[in-house]
Amino acid sequence: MPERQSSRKDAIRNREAVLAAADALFSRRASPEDITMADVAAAAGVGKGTLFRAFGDRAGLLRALYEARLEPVREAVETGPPPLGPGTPPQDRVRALLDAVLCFKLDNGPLALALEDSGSDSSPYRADHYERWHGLLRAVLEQIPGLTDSDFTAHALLAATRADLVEHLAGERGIPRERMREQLAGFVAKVLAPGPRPGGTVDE
Amino acid sequence: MPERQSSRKDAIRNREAVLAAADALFSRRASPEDITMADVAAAAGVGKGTLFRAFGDRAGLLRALYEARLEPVREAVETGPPPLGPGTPPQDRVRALLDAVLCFKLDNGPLALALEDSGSDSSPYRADHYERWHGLLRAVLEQIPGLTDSDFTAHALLAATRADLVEHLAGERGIPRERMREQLAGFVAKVLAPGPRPGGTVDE
DNA sequence: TTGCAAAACGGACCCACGGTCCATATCTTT
DNA sequence: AAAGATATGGACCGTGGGTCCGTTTTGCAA
Repeated sequence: MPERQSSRKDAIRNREAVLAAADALFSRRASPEDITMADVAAAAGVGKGTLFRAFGDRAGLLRALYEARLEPVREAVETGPPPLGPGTPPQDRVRALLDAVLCFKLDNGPLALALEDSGSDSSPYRADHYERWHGLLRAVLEQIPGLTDSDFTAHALLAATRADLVEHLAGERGIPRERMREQLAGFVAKVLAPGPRPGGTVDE
Repeated sequence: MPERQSSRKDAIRNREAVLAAADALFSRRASPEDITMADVAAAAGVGKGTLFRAFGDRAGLLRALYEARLEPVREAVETGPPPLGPGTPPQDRVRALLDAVLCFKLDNGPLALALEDSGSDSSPYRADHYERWHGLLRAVLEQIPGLTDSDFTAHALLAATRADLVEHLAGERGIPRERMREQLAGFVAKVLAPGPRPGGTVDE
């Protein structure tokens, strides 16, 4: 696990430089997979060795970037005002949470994409940012009376905000941001609506 | 587009051989990304050149395999008896459709996985087997009165059956097949249930 | 049959990219 | 200031997808 902090100032400076350079590269629209590690290193004015020592591997860099961009959202969720923060009625919070995820993916398309299929061996489901979202969502869902299978439901709802789906709808299909938010909100509403009898009706 | 049929018998024989070998390799559980093209060629007793001439590239091979395995399902859907085939009440058919997709992914885990992140440049959403499922699902959803946004809903429902999610739940988390089918069925039911007021209640 | 062009074969080869190595440079500490 | 510790960077490596091309097979026709 080659990711512990160093106290040497050059190391710190370089780490920042890499992060900044990568951030810039991933914002400058381009399919994420043709940004190579060498590109990032060059853009940061740093050798590849440095880059890899600082972040371990490609996934590590992506993760670090992602966490950094996610930070404000995380804070808004954990200690912010309603409807995102705690102390919001569950239904509304679920809606707000998913809306926030959607907006985040809309704003950080290429990066989110890159992270999700950084796959190599790891499914996106092992990433701990996913586990955080899922855990929180599940917990909130659990407070809604009459809703069973919160665990699965949380996964299914999050699946509707997968980066590649969002990218496809926004990019290929040209669906505008607000429209997509409405559609997702509508979908979430349906899932949360107190249906007649949720479980049981499986015929086989 | 190097994928048209050849009439020469050696070409045909080899194509079959490759398909069979690949099928075997992808069934013999192993993460799909450590089955290389060279492996497939070797297993089929064929040179790499042959393999690539027959299928164009890795994605092409995967696609061909996938379509082949999907064939029976497709047939059951298009011309089979209820609840999968046509002439089924929309609600039931949607449920059956998604159940079929789920089962397919459960049965063909590694292959589906491999195909979905064969990404390179293409999102899974550009694949035409996806478009088929989505188109059909949307059409069926459209027949359900009071259901808006069928297009998005179809995407969202299919997202709940993404190969990596299914793999994660079945593998990592050890959720048994039947349980997962129930959960998905429950989820679908919620989405289809005639909620109080489907649209509109977006507070922001 | 045999002759011959068209088509397919296969495996050596190429190259891009993630990742490692290590001689050298930079820091920190006393 | 000297030494031990730590970081640097770019040459280098392995892997795997994809290509090339001299050789072989096939199918048609004479």
